[in-house]
Amino acid sequence: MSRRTTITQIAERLGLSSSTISRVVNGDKDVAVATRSRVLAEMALLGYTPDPFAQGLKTGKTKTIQLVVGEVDSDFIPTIMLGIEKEAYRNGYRLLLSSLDYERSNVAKDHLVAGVIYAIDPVAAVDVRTVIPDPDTPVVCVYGYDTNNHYRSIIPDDEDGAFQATQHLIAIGRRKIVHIRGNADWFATNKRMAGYERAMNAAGLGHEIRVLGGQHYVPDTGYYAVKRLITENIAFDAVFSGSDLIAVGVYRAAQEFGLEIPRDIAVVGFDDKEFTQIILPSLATIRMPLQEMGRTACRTLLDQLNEGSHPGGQAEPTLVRCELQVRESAR
Amino acid sequence: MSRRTTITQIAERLGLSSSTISRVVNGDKDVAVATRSRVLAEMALLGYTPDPFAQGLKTGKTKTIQLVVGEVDSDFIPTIMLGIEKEAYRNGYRLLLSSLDYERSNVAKDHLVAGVIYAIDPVAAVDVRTVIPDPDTPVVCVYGYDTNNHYRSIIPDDEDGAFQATQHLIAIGRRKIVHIRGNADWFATNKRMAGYERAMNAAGLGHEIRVLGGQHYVPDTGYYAVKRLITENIAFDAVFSGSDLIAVGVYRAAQEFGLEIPRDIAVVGFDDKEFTQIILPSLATIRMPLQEMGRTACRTLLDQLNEGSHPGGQAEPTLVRCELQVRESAR
DNA sequence: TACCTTTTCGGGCACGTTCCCGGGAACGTG
DNA sequence: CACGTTCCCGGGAACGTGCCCGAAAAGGTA
Repeated sequence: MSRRTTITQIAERLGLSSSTISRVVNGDKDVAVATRSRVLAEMALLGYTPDPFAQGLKTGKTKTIQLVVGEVDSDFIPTIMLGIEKEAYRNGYRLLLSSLDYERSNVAKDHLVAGVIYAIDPVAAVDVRTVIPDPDTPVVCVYGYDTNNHYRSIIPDDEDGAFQATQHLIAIGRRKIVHIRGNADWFATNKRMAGYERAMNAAGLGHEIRVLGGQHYVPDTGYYAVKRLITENIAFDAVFSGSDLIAVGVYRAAQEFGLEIPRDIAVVGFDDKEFTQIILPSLATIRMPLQEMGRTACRTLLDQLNEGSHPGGQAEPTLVRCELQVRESAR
Repeated sequence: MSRRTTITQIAERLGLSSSTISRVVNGDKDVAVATRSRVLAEMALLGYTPDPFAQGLKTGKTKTIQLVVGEVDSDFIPTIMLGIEKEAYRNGYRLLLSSLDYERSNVAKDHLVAGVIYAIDPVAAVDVRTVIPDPDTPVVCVYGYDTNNHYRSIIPDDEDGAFQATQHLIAIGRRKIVHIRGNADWFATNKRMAGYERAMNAAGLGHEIRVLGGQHYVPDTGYYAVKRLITENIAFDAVFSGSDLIAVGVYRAAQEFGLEIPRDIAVVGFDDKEFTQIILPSLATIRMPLQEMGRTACRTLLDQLNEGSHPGGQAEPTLVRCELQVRESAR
């Protein structure tokens, strides 16, 4: 248990006082250039780094930000975390990881943190204020959002993504485009439908708007929607799926009824999951900029920390642009 | 910035000294039962939790364990993390997240931690000792392992998994089973091949052993291996793929050359990635118990912390059993 | 009662850092 | 030369906790 090098050790070796060392550590200007360089050299020599415990105890501040996730291995969370992590460490902040469950049970509340980032699935919409211990610690949500907009949140622009998807289908010559949506109690479902309708209307295809589904985001939802279209003899030449998983159901129904993708029906999904490039034909989809979302979430928090300004009051969620991935299923 | 309740506040309110409060916090026996309960009640009333900074500063110990990952969003890491996280918080430990890159650049080395868990991909085999700052902080590796077994590590039993896969193919009546392996510079590749050969020999099929591939763990490896078998007119009725991704290539080749899965060739993969249940036919595969691996890794570290005994010297990696997932491609 | 042992508790220092305050040297200005 | 101002630097207290040491109280025995 070799003791770490301390500020006083450096002071003694250089015949200075600990105050001076502290000043150069904190970048105070009240120190002569000559001594500063001497201290810096000695610090580098002994490999000194300030003890975060002593610092935290004295200042009441800390360079640790708490990252609360719903479930670490949930679909898109890890990539978001990657973005957060890069930005945090680039600015000298550490990351304390905890899950929502344990957070609710007060286990980790004892640790002093500079701020909190909530990276949670939008499904489990949560009133963040009930979980945060101190009402004025800066909080930023990403992917999921605070139900009453009390904190800043970074979420994907689902509406625009859906607009892009539909617009692309129109651009490749499709007209009878149906939308198969997921369950409506998830707010993104309605955003995506709105984007679809806006694109259809903008192209003068308002009369072709047709929305099916409304069940869970699983293949079956897509399968039964397509099956119904066929049995009811409704003509269609493209599907915009609320998710990649729903699109898988579309694939299965298409195969069963002898429809060829993309010749008979073009398909665009949403999420850009890994399997979209593995299934045949590869699935065109909408990619959420997950890593960038994490990055800006962390950036937003850091800004709040530096300014010390709590935004206060209501704050509209920041939307980040999604991007269409053109693949075989829609070209 | 409302100050947290401190040990001295409780002392004053109860007319005791801070030492007494400290004793009941740490569970010392040198305190009367009556006063102990009074203190505990007051602690619960004020919602007191000891300041980890003061504790860490004084004792040099901490209830934080550092979790170093290669890349957070790497294939199986998040699920492993989930297991680690559950076990850690269940025992009152916090998790400090950092990535290998930043660890190498010394950014996070300043924080005092009780121990370190390396959750890294086996691909990037790393000499952990070069990264650990203090030579006697307890370290446990999971999934990836320490190149010279200086630290304990928890890894999947690739050899047994491959044995199970091959054995299953034999059990459903296949005889001419080929193995398509990934790149050999990854040690698991050889383990899996060994398991395959052991199963073949055990069934008296040693003369049927045939190993192809040897390139990267991508679909193309599987595709070209099957293509070669067919063009060279070599008969086979089953494939054990080194990974699910390789199996995807087998699927593509099978489709191209009019082979039906599983009628003409049965296929078993390795990894149990999400898409195995999405592609048609669903892919039989070997599942690694990721969450449990994380759990036992954390458990192992905690044991070392409690015993205070550094295992020292060499330590064979702990193998955890993988499990066959029977699906349409092999039944 | 006198004396010893055990139980229970308080005083005070230390951990490494930050920060306020004050003192002295150096530098200018009249 | 005397003065004020700026520039550097040291002294010392404090943050909240753990722990050693000693003292007082309680209990027990002759």
